[in-house]
Amino acid sequence: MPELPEVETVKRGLERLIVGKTIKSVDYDWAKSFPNSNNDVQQFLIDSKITKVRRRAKVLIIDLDTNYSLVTHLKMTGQLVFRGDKSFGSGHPNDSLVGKLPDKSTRVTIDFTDGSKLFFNDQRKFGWCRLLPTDEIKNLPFFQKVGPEPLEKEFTAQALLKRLDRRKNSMIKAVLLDQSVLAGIGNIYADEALFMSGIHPESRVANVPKSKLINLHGNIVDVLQTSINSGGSTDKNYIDAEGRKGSFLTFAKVFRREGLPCENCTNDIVKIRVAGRGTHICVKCQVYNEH
DNA sequence: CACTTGACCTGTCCGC
DNA sequence: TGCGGACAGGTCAAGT
Repeated sequence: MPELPEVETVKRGLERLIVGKTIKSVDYDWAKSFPNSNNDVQQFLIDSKITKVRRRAKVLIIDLDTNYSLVTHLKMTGQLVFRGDKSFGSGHPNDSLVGKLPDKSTRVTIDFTDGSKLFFNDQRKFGWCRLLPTDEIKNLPFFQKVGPEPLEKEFTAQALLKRLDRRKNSMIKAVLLDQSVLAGIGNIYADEALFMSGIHPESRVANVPKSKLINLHGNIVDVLQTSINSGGSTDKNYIDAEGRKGSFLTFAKVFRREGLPCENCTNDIVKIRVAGRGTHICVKCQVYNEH
């Protein structure tokens, strides 16, 4: 579920909602979701104060004043939902996908000293949340290899071309999904950016004209920014820190639009399978580049 | 090494 | 209605 725009939306919400709060207790029911020792939890989490919320790629980092951090990945179905003491237990915002919390999918509950709570829910249990020394985060294998942030200014068209060059024999969609090439793109925004650029997802990188790759760079930045502006994409599970859905999919041109007419040419959007993932394309507008 | 495929889980939807 | 199978937005490990 959550790709860069969704995690960024959650991050901005939590930044407003939990920075400065003190953790009173934590409750977790599934070892894989929160694989820390009780000793570490007691020593570095309980009674700690939240100093900062950050995002890198699709990973959300909550820094504590103990020089430890809660590092979380929402994977496919994870949610981080905040409830103030007034809303807790008494329902939810009008457009929320979740009701009373904790619910069946709640894996971790954090109680703050002011009575508010943060819930980590994850239906499919792929996600995780772990307590780590803040300065060790950068040593995690994922952070060692992860590529540039597409919304930072060092992500130029030249930078993208250079990173794509290492993977010139792969299908372009597989490369966009590879977090070591570029951080934060997932299935939704790969499909959208390739459609916007007129590139067939099965094209090998080496066969796509340079001019199209330069367009692709701009379209990646545009689609991610547009999605952040609409609070991300809610397909099935995604909600932000206050339980709200995102509205980007109302602007999507191909994702989940199979059988509907392409807005450019009126041909039906079709769904195929690329790199093991459901992939949405317009076969007329997206050229399969082969020299 | 570059690249692709299967595994991790639960829930839902679709066809018989 | 019931049941089996395919599929779902991400990442690793293990395979070719």
